[in-house]
Amino acid sequence: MIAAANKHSDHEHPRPRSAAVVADIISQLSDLGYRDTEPRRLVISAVAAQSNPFTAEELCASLPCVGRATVYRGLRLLVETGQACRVLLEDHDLRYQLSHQGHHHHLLCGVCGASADLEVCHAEDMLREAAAAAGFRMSGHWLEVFGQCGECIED
Amino acid sequence: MIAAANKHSDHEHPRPRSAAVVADIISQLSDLGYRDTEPRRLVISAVAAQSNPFTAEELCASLPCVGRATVYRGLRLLVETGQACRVLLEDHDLRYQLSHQGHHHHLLCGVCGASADLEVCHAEDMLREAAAAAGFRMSGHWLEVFGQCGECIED
DNA sequence: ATCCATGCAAACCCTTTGCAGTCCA
DNA sequence: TGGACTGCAAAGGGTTTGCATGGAT
Repeated sequence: MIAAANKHSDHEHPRPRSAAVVADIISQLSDLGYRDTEPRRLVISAVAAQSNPFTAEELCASLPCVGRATVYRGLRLLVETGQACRVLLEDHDLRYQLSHQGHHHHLLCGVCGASADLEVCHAEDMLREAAAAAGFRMSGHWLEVFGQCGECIED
Repeated sequence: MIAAANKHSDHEHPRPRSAAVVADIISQLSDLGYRDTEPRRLVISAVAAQSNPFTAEELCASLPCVGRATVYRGLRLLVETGQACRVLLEDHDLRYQLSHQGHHHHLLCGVCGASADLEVCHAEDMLREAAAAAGFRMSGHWLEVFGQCGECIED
């Protein structure tokens, strides 16, 4: 019923080489007809280099040579093509991170900002049933879980 | 495990008299030390008159005689005191509505905009367990369910 | 040679804030 | 009467857009 989650923070598992991730994304975008440009690559590299959910503004700051609009456009492109996902913090702060799988939810640490994927296998079925009980046909949902990660609990 | 929901749309159940709702809220705010003013009353009345989740802007438009800042301040006060809650639509459109109970979630119709309370009794426990499995201590969560309400499915 | 992508700046939207005047309690 | 509340307008932040230039295919 409940599955563990794999932590994304770089404390434990080094992620796949960033360059490979970037190349893969560029390739997928190319298949969709999007061009391979220098600024785009820089944006994607910067996204891939982040370990925790980040804001568009932070990304802009880390990419002084790329126009703000390009960063936002790149981010939107990644979200639209499913390469990245939006993460909404408790205070409605909107952040982004690479998608590590299809549809999933996030565990967000309010202390260090780390995120982990939350896998609640039957959550969707349960929500669908509850919606049906109210006469609704569920088409989607948004779920974020806030708290403290293991490391921050210890400290 | 799964409970039905009570629809808030005014199509079926007429809500308790708006005036009574307003008086009750004013009274509760008064207990908290907030003053009973004309603009505040107008804002609360307008909120109570809404059947579906509404935006702050819509509320402003329906209250041409009340300053925009006052509307926003009133809305914030209602949320902070638990009288109203925020509802986040799929496109990140932020809306508000009266709270009909303590902590709960919403079923939101993307067609007509109606909302209903979603009651998934064990959802919180399940999320807490899933979080614990990942080493997280859950302190809160955000959940919205999108879809179509019964009436819009028929049409 | 296309026409997509970029950069800049301005525009935009939504919300909050500063401040002087107003009005409950 | 004092402090909370209001209204206006201006500031704020976060994101998008218009447009001319530049670059990938």
